[in-house]
Amino acid sequence: MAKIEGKCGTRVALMEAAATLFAEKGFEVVSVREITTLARANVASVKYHFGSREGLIDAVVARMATPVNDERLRRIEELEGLGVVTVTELITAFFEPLFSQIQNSPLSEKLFTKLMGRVVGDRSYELPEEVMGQFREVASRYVPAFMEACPGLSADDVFWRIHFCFGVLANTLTHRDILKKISDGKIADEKLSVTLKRIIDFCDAGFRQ
Amino acid sequence: MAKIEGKCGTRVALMEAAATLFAEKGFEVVSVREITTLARANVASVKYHFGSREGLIDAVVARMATPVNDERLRRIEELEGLGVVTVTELITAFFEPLFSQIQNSPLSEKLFTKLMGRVVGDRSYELPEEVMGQFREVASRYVPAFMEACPGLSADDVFWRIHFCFGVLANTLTHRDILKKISDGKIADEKLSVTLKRIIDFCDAGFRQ
DNA sequence: AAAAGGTTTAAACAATCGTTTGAAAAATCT
DNA sequence: AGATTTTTCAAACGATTGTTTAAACCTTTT
Repeated sequence: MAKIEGKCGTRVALMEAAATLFAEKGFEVVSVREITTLARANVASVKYHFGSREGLIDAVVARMATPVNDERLRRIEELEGLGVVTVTELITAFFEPLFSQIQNSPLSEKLFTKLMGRVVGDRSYELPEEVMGQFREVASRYVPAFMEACPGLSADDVFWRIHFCFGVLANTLTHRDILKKISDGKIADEKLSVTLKRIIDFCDAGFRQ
Repeated sequence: MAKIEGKCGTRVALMEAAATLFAEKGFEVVSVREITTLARANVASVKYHFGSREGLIDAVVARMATPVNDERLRRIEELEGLGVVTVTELITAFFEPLFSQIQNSPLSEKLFTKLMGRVVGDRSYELPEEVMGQFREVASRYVPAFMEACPGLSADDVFWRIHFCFGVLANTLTHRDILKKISDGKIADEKLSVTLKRIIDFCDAGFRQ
């Protein structure tokens, strides 16, 4: 395994190694020793810096999710300051922060995309309470906005359609590379922004039906 | 843990116990001993009946996927015999077999739904080659049909939109109960057929845009 | 009833898991 | 410089992992 060099010591090296392995394999399948080996750190360093294996997972997940959720809140406030909001604008405001965060990551785009997909899609581990609170706050802002933007829809309809959008997002992020396999290489890689546009168009049409 | 009683011996009991636990926790997190305890069988019985832990997973997955994929093939042949095929018909033919299989299962609807979601969505384990072949065959039939039903779309467009439909499906199956949590109980349970209609409507609109 | 085959069993295998220890090393402060 | 705090380290902890063994058990066949 090649060493993942952290800019400021063991702590960062551990998080980057963990992020890499979590992205490749999923949170539950990666052992502490795998992480410390890749980070060229001692086994005990995980306990020292993060308290436990779970503490490390939580730290990695929080570092992924927090800037995204912050940006989501910022953008919906911006939107609501402008007056009437459309479904398309809401979906864009909800999805785009994920992708801008992906492009700012120290990890490769491919790895970061997968990891982000696992953060929003893998429920075999518990989300850290801090991140759960963020999601609750984001939901409490976006759900009413969606309902206002779709006056004809019941609360059930809106919740379900948001849930579907989440499904598209999570699955696409985690399995973006699977298309090449399924299509026997006929479908080439494309820029992330192009894929994002595909997702937004699909969800937008699905939401408005 | 309550015993899962199989109708014809240890082999079936093992598969049902495994299916239950896989649904609840995911394939990678369940140990052989958990399974044998729930099935009231000996640890070694897994090796005897399935060769290994992976053999048991493969058997469970194949038993889930095979009837669904068979039914998918049957239904697209039926459709193509009738002449022109619409996107809506294709999506319905692709999704409905999953749900009819869910309703025929010995497991509770809730558990079976989750497990089915993991079969199509969890890629932290390798699908058995047998099932992979089934998926390839299904794809080789449905993709051209979708392209014919959408003359204006490129192959890329069709593949991506199918991928999105898969995302909606997998996420909805696995996390159907999460809506109640997110909505603070405001969104009640509903019949599976109602949810299926929601999914089909959403994917149909997304596909046709 | 004896033999054969299929199935179940308790016990142990080596390997790995997350965690902990206490001392050595490095960095910081007085 | 010495004292103090922070960080790293090898080694071992008990627990659990999937797998294997060989004897016991049960059912079927001869």
